[in-house]
Amino acid sequence: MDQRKASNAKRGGAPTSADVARLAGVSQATISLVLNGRASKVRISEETRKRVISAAAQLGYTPNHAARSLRQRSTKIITFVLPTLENPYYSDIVSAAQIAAQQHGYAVSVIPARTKPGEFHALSLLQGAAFDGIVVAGRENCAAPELLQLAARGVAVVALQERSPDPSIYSVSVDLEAGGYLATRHLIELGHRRIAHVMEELPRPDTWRDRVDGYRRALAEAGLPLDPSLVVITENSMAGGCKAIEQLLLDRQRPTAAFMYNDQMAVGALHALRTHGLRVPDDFAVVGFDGLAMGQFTAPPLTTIDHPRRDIGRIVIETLIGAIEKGSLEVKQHLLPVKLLVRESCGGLEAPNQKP
Amino acid sequence: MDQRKASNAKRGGAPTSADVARLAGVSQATISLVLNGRASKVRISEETRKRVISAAAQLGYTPNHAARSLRQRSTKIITFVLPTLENPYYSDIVSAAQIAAQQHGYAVSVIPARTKPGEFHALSLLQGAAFDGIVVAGRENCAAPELLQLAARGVAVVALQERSPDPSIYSVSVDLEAGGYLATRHLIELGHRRIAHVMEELPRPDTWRDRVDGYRRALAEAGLPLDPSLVVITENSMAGGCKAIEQLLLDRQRPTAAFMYNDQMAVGALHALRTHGLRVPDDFAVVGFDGLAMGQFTAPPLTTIDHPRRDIGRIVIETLIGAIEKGSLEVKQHLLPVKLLVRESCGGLEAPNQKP
DNA sequence: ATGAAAGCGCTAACAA
DNA sequence: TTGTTAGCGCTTTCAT
Repeated sequence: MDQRKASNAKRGGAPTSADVARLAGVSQATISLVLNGRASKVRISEETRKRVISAAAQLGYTPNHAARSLRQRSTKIITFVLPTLENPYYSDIVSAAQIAAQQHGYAVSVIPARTKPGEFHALSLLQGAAFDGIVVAGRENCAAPELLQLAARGVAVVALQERSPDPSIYSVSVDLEAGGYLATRHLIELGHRRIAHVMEELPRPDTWRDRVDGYRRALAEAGLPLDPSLVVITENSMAGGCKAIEQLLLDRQRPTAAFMYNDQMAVGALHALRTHGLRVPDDFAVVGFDGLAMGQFTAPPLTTIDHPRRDIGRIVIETLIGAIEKGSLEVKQHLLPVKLLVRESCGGLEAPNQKP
Repeated sequence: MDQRKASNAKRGGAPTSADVARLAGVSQATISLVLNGRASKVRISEETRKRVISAAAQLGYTPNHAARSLRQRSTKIITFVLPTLENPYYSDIVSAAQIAAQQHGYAVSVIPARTKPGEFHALSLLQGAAFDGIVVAGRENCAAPELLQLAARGVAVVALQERSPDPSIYSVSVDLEAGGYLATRHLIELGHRRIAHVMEELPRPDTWRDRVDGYRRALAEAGLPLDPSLVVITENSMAGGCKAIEQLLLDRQRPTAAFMYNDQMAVGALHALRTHGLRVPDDFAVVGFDGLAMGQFTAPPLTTIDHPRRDIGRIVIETLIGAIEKGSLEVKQHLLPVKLLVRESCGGLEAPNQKP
């Protein structure tokens, strides 16, 4: 009776490396060596190698993730902590990240966590070292103090669109200020003088330049006054954009254009304008922000500020893996450029009224 | 020198239960008992309990996920394997699932995996027992043969919108056939006679009743012929919907209405119609499928078939956790009802032309 | 070229 | 009431 332990596979669970070892007539160590590709470089005869491979295949063996992670102190998983899956904005970022991560042997997952201030959802997982790296998006999530602690413990963390005061948290962002400037300047060039900006509530106005700062800069540059009643704060959703525009239309001195915080809000804006009988762009112009695919199919198609989302995804992963494997990186902050994507919601396509 | 091992915390990693034990002057086992709430019921004096709690807090201790999973043979994570994050369809499902899961002590994650036939992305994670339960969506993903193997190894798996031939895979679906019927009958009641159906390519036509079967039934019930040239297959995206409609408009015997596979395609359809100068619903009616929030903001707002997405999320989790904890469940298949959501893309709101 | 053995951090019997 | 001990499944020296 040499069979000291019952085969795990027999017990209904997944086969273990011990099961494979038994079947192949070798030791567990050999299984590990062969299956991790260290066989050729180090030692292990071709014959045993084949025997191991075939035994593993026969049992359908896959290494247990928890055991491997425990032993190697690394899970080879990078996770995105996203505020919502409702906005397809992150879709391309995550796809690009997945492709990049895969090339380095990492998997990527997503944890939806709409953090209310003070609570951070999937926290125990993050703190429990279930991931080698994490990408945090959303203002509330990025502001969570726990991130610092995570970084201190050696988890690589990058914040999307948020610059952390602490250098242990990397950041990959898009130049929001430039985007706001581009959008607003576009409207000014098209002859608009009363331009509204509809935005989400921003908790910390001085920390970080956002769209609204570019909006101000463009206005100032053109010698236009900044009318506070033209800057409206609303909930970040299509419905929010819709409500904000309705409010603006009530004004006795209506604006003739609006620069919206993002494409979702812009869709709401378009809807509100349509509902109130205003033609876009003839009666009112709208610029979005993000460059979602959806913008091609709105009525009319949306002029917007396009983000290099695939680049964001790729750079996030390169940063994270660099940090995980090298420990620390030179460049902590990435700032990516945006560009104006002219479609039809502002006019200016056929008869452009460009700056000289 | 009693300090046999260096504290892990000192080494820059996360503190371990041994670190907490040392600080509190108790054994590791006590830490485990206290922190898992077994202290009160079982034993452990109030005084040690407090000491442990405070030591843990002081170090910022969180149990290592890999170690705990390895020991308990359970990760307490349920993951969704989704084909894409582009379609916000899954957003509500995942949110509802997360809430339900949390009540049972499980976390939920998402793995984006657009499986091409023959390859299954995050497979090694799934097979490596990194998750206690998995929810698979998307035709290709659900068709992966590896799912059976997973189920055989004791991972609970539910397929969304796909019935597996194997009873070890649970399913939670929406009544697509009824949806197709409702959508088509609505158009018929509104007086349409030539009604198109734009759909995604369906690999296995006989396995499972889909929208197109309901479309056929409604047509047959009304004594209308099924014209094969009115059923067009296209890519599942806004652009696909757009192209399909353009193709239909070329027909010498144009349809006057289209039932679209989902809301995303319907958005593309609306765009194509607008581009070609057709008014919706006066010249052409459109029905969508899914009930996305976006449908409220299209031009015109989209009449669609609404899915009980939050119920889906909740039931998926109840099924999964039932399966994980009880082993096996009575009811393997859930079929949820849909309902017609009348907005404006078919007319029929002011002057309804209802069936008697 | 391969095996034996230790140990990652945790929990659960079993002792004391 | 608390400590000791034995693994969970894997990788990795170190022997052989």
